[in-house]
Amino acid sequence: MSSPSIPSRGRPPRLDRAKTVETALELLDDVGLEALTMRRLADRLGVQAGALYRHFTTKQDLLTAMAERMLGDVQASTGSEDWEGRLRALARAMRRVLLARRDGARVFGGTHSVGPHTLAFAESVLGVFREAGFKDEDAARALMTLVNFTLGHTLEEQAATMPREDGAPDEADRLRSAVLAGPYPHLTATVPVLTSTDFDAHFEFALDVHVEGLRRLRCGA
Amino acid sequence: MSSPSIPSRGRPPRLDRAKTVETALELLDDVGLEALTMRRLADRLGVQAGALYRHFTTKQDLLTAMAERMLGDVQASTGSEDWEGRLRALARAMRRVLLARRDGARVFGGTHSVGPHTLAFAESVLGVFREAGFKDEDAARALMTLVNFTLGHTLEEQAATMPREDGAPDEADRLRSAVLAGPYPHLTATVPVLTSTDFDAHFEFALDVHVEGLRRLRCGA
DNA sequence: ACCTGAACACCGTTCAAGT
DNA sequence: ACCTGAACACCGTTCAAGT
Repeated sequence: MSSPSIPSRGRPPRLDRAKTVETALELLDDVGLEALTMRRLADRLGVQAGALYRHFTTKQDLLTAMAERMLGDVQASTGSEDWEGRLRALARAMRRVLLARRDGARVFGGTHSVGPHTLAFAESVLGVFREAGFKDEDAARALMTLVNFTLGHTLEEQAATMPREDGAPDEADRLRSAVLAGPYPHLTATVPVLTSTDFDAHFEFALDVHVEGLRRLRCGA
Repeated sequence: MSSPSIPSRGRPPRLDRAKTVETALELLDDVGLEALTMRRLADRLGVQAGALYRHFTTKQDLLTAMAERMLGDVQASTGSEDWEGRLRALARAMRRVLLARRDGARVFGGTHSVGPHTLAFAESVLGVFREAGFKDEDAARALMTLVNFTLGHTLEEQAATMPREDGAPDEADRLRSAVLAGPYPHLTATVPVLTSTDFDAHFEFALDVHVEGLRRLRCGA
C-alpha cells in the first residue's frame, strides 16, 4: 500500500503538527504553562527551536492547536436524556477535559480555536438548545454563557490547586487573614465556603443555577 | 502641619506604590498588557527597571495592585432596590470597571487581590445575598458564580474588540468561514448571533439567566 | 533608604546557509 | 523541503555600588 502519491522531494520531515502538539501537551503536564517555551519543546523533540516555525506560525498558533486537541477528548454523550441532562453532561465533559491537563483551562481560555473538535462541541450544545425549543438567539447566548462559566470555574479551580513553592502562603490562607483583619462580617461568615476545595460542589451549584435560569427563559419571552 | 513624624533618613523616594500603579494603568491603556513591561514602565517613571523592585516584589505583585486599584472604581450602589436589582447593579459595575481599561479583564483574571477594594466588592455582593435570605453556603457560591461569569464575559468582550493588525482576519471572520466550511447546521443558524458585537445584550442575557436561577434556589432546598 | 548600572539567564522569532 | 546555527531584540529579576 503506502502509495507515494506526492513524491516528497527532500528528506521526510521529522516533525509534524500532530506529534508536536502531543509532545507539547506532555511537556505542559510536566512543567506547566509558564515554563512551556518553544526552546524546551524543541529540546524534547530533538530539534532546534526555529524548526517549530515550519509547522506553527507563532507560539499562539501552537497553543491554539493544543486547545483544539484537548477538546477532542470530550465524549459524545449519545444519551437519550432530556435537554437538561444532556446539557449537564456536556458541561461536565468540558470541565473534565480542561482539568485533565495542567493549566488546561488557561491554555483553552487564551486561545480561540475554530477547529473541528471545538466546533463539534459548540454544535452539540447548540443542538441541545435548539431541539429543546430555544430560539436561535437564546441558544447562541446560552452556549456562550455555558462555555464562559465552565471555563471560569476550571480556571479558578486550577489556580487554587496549583502547587505553591515552599514558604509562600496558600491563596486560601491569604484570603483568610485579609478577611479576618478587616470589617467584613459577610466575608467572615462565608470564608470557610469560599476557601473550600470541594470544587465539584461549587461547579454543580453553578450548573444548577444555570440550568434553572435557562429553563425559565425557555418558555418565557 | 506636615509633621515629620519619622525622620526619613536619606533622600525622599521618587517612587511610591500609588503613583507607580497609576502610571502602570495609563501605560496599560496606551500599549496593552502584552507590551506592559517593567522596563517600559520604568522609562515612563524616569527610573531604571530595577528600582521598581523596591516597591513591588514581582511583576505579578504590580499586576495585583493594578487589579485592586481598578476595583476601587466601583460605585457603591446605595439603592433601596430589592436584592435582584442590587445584584444586577453590582455585576454591571464590575463589568464597567473592567471594560474601562484596555485588557482590564485579563489583568483582573490573572491576579487574586485580597486588598480592601476587592474585599469590599465581595462583601457587598455577599451582603445582598445574605440579607435576601440565602444560606451562607449558597451566598458564597453565588458570589463565585457571579464574579466568574462577569469576568468571563468581559474577557470575551475585550478579546473580540481587540484592534487587529492589518491583514489579519477578524475573529468573527475566522469563525464564520470555519462554520460555513463544515457540516454544522446549528452553528450555521446561530453564527450571526455568535459574532454579534452587541455585548450589552449578551451580558444582560447571562445576567437574566443567573438571577432567574438564583431566585429559584433561594426558596428551594 | 533609594536608585543606578550592569549583569544573569532566559524569551519568541527570523533567516541565511546547509543537506 | 526541512532543519541548523546564529543572531536580533527583547524579557523579569538580582545586586554590588553609588548618593
